[in-house]
Amino acid sequence: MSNTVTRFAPSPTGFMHIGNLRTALYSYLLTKSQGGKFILRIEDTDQVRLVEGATEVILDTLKMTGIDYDEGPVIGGDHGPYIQSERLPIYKEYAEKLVKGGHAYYCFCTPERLESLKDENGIGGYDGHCRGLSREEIEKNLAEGMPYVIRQRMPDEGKTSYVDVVYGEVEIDNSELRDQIMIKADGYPTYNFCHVVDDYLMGVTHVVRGNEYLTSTPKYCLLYDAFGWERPTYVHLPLLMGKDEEGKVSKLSKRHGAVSFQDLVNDGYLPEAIVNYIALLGWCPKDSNQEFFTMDELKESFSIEGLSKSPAVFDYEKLKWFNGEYIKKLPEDEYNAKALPIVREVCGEHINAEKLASLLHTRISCFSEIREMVGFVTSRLPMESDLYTNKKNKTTPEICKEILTDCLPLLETVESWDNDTLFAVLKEYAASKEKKAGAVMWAVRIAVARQAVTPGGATELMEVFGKAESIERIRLAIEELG
RNA sequence: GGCCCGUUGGUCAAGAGGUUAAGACAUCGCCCUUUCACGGCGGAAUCAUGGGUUCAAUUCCCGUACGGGUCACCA
Repeated sequence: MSNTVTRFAPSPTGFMHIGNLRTALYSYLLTKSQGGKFILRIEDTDQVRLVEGATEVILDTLKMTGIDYDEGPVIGGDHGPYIQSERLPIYKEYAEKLVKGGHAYYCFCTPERLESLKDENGIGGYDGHCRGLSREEIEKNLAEGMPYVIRQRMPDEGKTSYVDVVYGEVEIDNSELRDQIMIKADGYPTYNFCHVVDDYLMGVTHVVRGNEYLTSTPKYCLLYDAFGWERPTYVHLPLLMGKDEEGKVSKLSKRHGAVSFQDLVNDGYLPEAIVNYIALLGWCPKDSNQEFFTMDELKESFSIEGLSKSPAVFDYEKLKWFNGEYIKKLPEDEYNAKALPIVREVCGEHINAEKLASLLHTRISCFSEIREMVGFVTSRLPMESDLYTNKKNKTTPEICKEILTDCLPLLETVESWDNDTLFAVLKEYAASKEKKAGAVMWAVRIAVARQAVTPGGATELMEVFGKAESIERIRLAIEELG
């Protein structure tokens, strides 16, 4: 049992972004690979961006992906509460400590004044206007009920540096650091302040988060220093990127497609496949080329050394491939539980749904593909006679017509309408006429399916359709061939 | 714009001062086959760039370019 403690601290502002999920996963794996503890904390200090139900989405996602936490909302723990809006007095108390120690101060500047400090690009931070306020001025303002914030006082000179586990030493001039707000006018703390307090109070040893915090981390280090607390180990992760139609790469967002875990699940991706894929986006096992990982195997193999520094582009094609592999590995009953309802819904009751679903098992890479793949079952598509022409099997519409005309009476006499019997009948016919089996199958398959690409061969499809429908479709095809 | 970070095939990536620079997805070709898929085999394709250091650099150092992040009473 190690002393490692990590946490995942999302904001309930909407859906679970896939990049966010990856951060949670790495944070979880880092600690679990060492037998440590994992904490979930909800950072809901922005009352404006708060979205109702978002916390449930977070909880559901973690549950579905198998990322279980040792402490957090609902289940509790020794360091609760785990929702920041329930910890307001704590932040106030610690902020006051810093004010007393001279590391923070009250600021009465209006939002308007702050706005005026910005340049034409909206860039420009606070100028330290209220740094020198006297005790009396502060008391007076407070007594008058003036709104105020509490700011962290940054050093005027020098540098602050820390060592990130992934990126190495990061050093920033203190002159780059603004006196950031710790407590907002509404009494809520900002992320910049409260995450430090919480991480310390909750005993977090490794802070795992996105690379967007790389340059603001010195401020947090200064906070730890001001309190006299030991700084945690920082693990910043490279960002997840997306590629648009023009091939331009940027931070993964909606315009790149489905980006939330829920979207992906709704599109028919399996949570296991999603986890497996994103685990490999920015991390690679040492001394191994292993690609398929269960969560337990990930816990086993994960190590910080395998983390990448450079951003990774999210590739839907590869996710699809992973998903297809996971679908293939699904036991029959689990597969059917997902596939059968869709097949039944699209095709109705008059066809052999079990058979059709089973044909699809090795042919889909995503459950959402089923719909379009079985469309030909419900509606008889317009026939294009070109389909009868196949070079490899040497078929033409004329040859196919002959084959179909010959086969129709043979098929009508078939009693047990199953794949093996049908296949035997057609094969025997082919042999008797000295035709290639492929040619016969081609003709029948096209006649029955009325499309080029089908999820199964001729006789398999006939089994799915059943005798009546199959015969009828073949008749129709002969008619159409004139 | 200041500061910080990054750059191995189209994508994910391993790698290391001397290698024929792994593997996977995608792609192309062939084989198998009852179409497709599966499976098997094979091909094409990569070290951003300029300087150093070195017997030797894609690997180490510096600059350049490009990409990204950050400079909020958002996290």
